[in-house]
Amino acid sequence: MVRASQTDAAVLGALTTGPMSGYAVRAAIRDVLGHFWSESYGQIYPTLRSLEQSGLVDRREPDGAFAITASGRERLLELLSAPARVEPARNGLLLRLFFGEVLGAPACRALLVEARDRAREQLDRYEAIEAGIATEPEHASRAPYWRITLGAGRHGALATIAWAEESLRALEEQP
Amino acid sequence: MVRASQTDAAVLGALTTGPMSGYAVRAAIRDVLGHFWSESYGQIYPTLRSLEQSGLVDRREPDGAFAITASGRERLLELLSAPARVEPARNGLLLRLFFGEVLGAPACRALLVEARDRAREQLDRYEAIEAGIATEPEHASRAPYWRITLGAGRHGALATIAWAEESLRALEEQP
DNA sequence: TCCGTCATGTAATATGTTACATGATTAG
DNA sequence: CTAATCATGTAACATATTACATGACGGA
Repeated sequence: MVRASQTDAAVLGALTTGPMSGYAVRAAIRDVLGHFWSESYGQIYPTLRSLEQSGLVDRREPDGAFAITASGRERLLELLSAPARVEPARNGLLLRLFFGEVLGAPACRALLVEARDRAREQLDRYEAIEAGIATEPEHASRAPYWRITLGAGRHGALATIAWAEESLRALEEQP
Repeated sequence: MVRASQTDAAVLGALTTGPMSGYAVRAAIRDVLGHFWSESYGQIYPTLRSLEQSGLVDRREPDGAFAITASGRERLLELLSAPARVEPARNGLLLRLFFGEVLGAPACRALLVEARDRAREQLDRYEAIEAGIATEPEHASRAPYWRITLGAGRHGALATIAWAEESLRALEEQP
């Protein structure tokens, strides 16, 4: 395997919904995969070019839109089957809280409140999206998987809210 | 602000527990901050040198151990007070599950089982560490903050377990 | 003596973002 | 007409990992 790029997988995956421009690929990744994935232009255009050179993607004639080829679909399956790259753990919020004695209790409380409120907003968003999926019967076979990723967001947000509230209570009992 | 590096913060933070070698800084970050932070040698040694040149760290005479200076402590507070850098979202597991129709239901089930089992193991580890904190009275003033970061791990692991089980049940109902 | 760990470091490589340039097309 | 959006792209920069080199030191 030359390069097991998850960026390749995200771009090829986006193209399984139909041919589109690089600009639209970026918009799809931002709007559809946004809560668990991101790519910048600086990645997407070079990736599309390299996919085209490998014959995994070609450009539709009239409008120049990128379309996934049959071998592109094979490659996507191969990439999705490969083990996920382990991202190095890097949680700036927890880093700050771990050194909370240095940072001070009031600043830590503010961080927790902010994290809780952001999680509440996300929760609302996930529930709105979930309601929207039911109204799109044309994607019935994909909907269960979309619900699974939304479920991850929902459970994660709920966990963040519960954790932040528990931690705020614990800090109350300190001076 | 020249550079609001979270790596600087992690290294300076590690040194607040006492002077140590670069090797030991790396071990401390791996063993103590491991569940939410990581740094490699390739980052730590250059960082220590640049911190030394800025007078935020100096080398203790007999053994050459790195020690945080008074201005290093100021700088740490400044770094911890800065907003956390938003890491680009990149969850390889969710990327695979989102395109679960391409990947196939059996492979998705396997991913979910693996995620659930890993979360269970982590949960055990967090609980063991939490039990250990109580037995170290010399760090009483830091213990509440350590418990907060452990709580994040515990809630996150519980959320992952609940999500994976819910998702596995949902996939059962599909063909 | 030999192995494992401690210790310091660097070069090559990978990855990715940001900011900018450029121009077409479309909506108001 | 003009502003916004669509569209393609790149150069500079930032960040980080991996793999390797080097050597000391202590214990079996």
